Amino acid sequence: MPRTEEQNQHLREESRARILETALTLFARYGYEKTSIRMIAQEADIAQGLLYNYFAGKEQLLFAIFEQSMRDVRESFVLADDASDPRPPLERLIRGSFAIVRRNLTFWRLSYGVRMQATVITGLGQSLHAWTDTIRQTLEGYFRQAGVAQPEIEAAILFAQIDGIAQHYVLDPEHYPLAAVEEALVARYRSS
Amino acid sequence: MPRTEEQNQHLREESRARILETALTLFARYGYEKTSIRMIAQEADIAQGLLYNYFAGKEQLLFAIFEQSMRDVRESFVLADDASDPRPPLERLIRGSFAIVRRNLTFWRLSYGVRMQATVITGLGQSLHAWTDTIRQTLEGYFRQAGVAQPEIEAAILFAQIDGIAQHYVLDPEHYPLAAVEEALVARYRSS
Amino acid sequence: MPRTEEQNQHLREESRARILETALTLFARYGYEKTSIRMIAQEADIAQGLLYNYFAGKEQLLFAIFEQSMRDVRESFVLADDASDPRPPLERLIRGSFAIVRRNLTFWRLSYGVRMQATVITGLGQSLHAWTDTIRQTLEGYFRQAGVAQPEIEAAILFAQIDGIAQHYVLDPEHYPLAAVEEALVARYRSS
Amino acid sequence: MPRTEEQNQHLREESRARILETALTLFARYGYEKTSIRMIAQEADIAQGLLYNYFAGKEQLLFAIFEQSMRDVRESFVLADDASDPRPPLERLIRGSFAIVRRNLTFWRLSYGVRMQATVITGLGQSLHAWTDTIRQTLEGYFRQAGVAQPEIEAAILFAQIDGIAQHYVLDPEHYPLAAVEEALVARYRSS
DNA sequence: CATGAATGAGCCTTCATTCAT
DNA sequence: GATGAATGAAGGCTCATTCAT
Repeated sequence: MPRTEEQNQHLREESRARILETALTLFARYGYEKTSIRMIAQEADIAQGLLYNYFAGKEQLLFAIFEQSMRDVRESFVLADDASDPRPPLERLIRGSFAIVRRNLTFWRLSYGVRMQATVITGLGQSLHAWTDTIRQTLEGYFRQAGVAQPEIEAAILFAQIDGIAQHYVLDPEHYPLAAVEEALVARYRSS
Repeated sequence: MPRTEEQNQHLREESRARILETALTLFARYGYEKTSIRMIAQEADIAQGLLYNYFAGKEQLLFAIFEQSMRDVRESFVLADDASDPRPPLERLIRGSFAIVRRNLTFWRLSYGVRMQATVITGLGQSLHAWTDTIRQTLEGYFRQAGVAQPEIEAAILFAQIDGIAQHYVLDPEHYPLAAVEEALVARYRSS
Repeated sequence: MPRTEEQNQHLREESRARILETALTLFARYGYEKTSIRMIAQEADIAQGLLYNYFAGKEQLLFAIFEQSMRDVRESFVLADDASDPRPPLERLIRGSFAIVRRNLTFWRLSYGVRMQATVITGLGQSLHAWTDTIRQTLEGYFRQAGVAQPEIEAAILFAQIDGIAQHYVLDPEHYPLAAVEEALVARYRSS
Repeated sequence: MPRTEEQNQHLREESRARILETALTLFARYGYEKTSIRMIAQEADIAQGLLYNYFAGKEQLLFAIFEQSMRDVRESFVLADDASDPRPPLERLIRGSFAIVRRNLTFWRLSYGVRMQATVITGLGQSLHAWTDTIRQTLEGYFRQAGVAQPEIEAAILFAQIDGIAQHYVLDPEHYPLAAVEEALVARYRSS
């Protein structure tokens, strides 16, 4: 007897999710180019051909990973942000950012590894730009509200600061003193 | 009669330089993996085989680019540093960093594009680590002299700050307000 | 629906066998080094890449040919030997050897063409040595039983004799008087 | 002042001889295909291009080696043969053959390594055939004089015997009991 | 005569993708 | 939806050969 529509849907979701997760792991570990479809299929325990039922190609798979992770991050931000947290918003944002990086280390490693590649810039430029712009604008809003002289520049600086720290952390998570850096950064922005 | 030693040396230097330059450009534009030896040879207007008279392989070519560029950067730093500049050392260092990035935009794009790749980490990890460590320690020295509480953490923060800004700038040099950001950053560290 | 396991196995065996056979023919005709993967694929009417689904590389392909042919030869020997043949064992062995060479002319041409190549000596040295040693020891056993003075030397001589004849025959099968040579050799060893 | 014609001639001979010798050594050690022109030039301490002043190409170099070695062997034979040696001619021939193999181990290794290659058969077939035929006919002459029934077949057998032994010896000169085999073979043919 | 930089065809191999079932 | 055998373009690299000097 054939599966119900619902069951099929469920199977699809499951397979898709497994492929995405496996690909993320391998992309992050070996790099996008060095990871072959065969490796992904093997690790995900599916046939190579099946992958193409879910994604149009290797590149689309990468984009799908980004889209999903970007959605996750956005959700994390929302959750972290509108909590009735008594701490000042900038502090919440800084701490939230690092929490996200800590939690999604794998994705961030992949992200920093490919975000300068032409492929990614061509294929994801739009969404990526929109994404970072949102963040920058959020920051700018804070600074504007706080009456800072050059809110745009201040936002650029803080954004770069967070990004730079995140990247150094991702490069060597074992030794990077993220906690201390986070405290120092928060302290600096609290005083201002 | 064979060419003189001098003529040969000239030919060799010319070819080597042309290959290095072309490769840097293409690696930076398309990424290391997406750039094929064929592309480089075509763009440099030489035969594919010639490349292997100068570099043992694609990877060695990449490393040679790094070595040369790192040497350039070091020289720039030295030149920028021991000038009898009346400005405070931290300011000189910050301004010097951005000047170098501005001048070697292409190399930095390549560098940020590959520094998370296994190839690079394996093959250049040592020199790269030594390089960044020198910078970090220089910064730490400044802060220590200035009597800052946590010089190590402060150094990490400033380093990440510069690195983050440089990277955002490299991602979109046309629109990034590097000048203003630089001023703001300098101002912040001058006051401290 | 995917192919059944049986269908797949059939496909695989067919392809593998076709590659092996084609490669043997071409290796024997043009030599191992002069035969390219392209040639094999073309002659076997398959895509180049397929070959690598069955053999790890060109060298492994050569080894696989040897393994299969050596197995064939061993089987031939066993079949030829334990027959209730009234003829003396040495005669049976001599005749059997030439029968095998006649039957597997192509393989022997390949074998004589590559057995001095480093690749083969490195990769097959063990099995090859074991193989020839078995033959030599079999011969030695015969001579020892027959009470010959220097069984070891006699075995070496007969082995070289058979090998030399086979090789001359393989070099020019059309004209070499193998039948007459075989009779003369048998006659000589019968009398002794 | 320009070199005299004679000096030039001398230099040419010297260079040519060095190339031939180096090539023989390397061809024998690594095989014809695996030995590159570059290796030969390097080992002979000359420029790659120079080789083409003496030989039309790699194949012609191989052929030249064969021709020279074949000439050497012929001379050795003549020297060995017309000595006023009291031993019977067949014995002298057998001993002479092995002496030549022992003395020119390198050439024989090369020879046995390439004599089945299409290239060699095509390019040297004529001379090679003529060469071996001479040997065979010499042998046949001995047997005919001795009143043997089938001199042609006997010659083929002895030729194959010597060739087979030589080849086994060349394959493993350290361990092969050539001396004992030689004695046994001589003894066998002396009695007859 | 001699040099060695330069050429470019060809090699083995990998891998994203297709397709018959 | 799922399988995996098959495809073929493209990759990095080698090497015999040419040629300007």
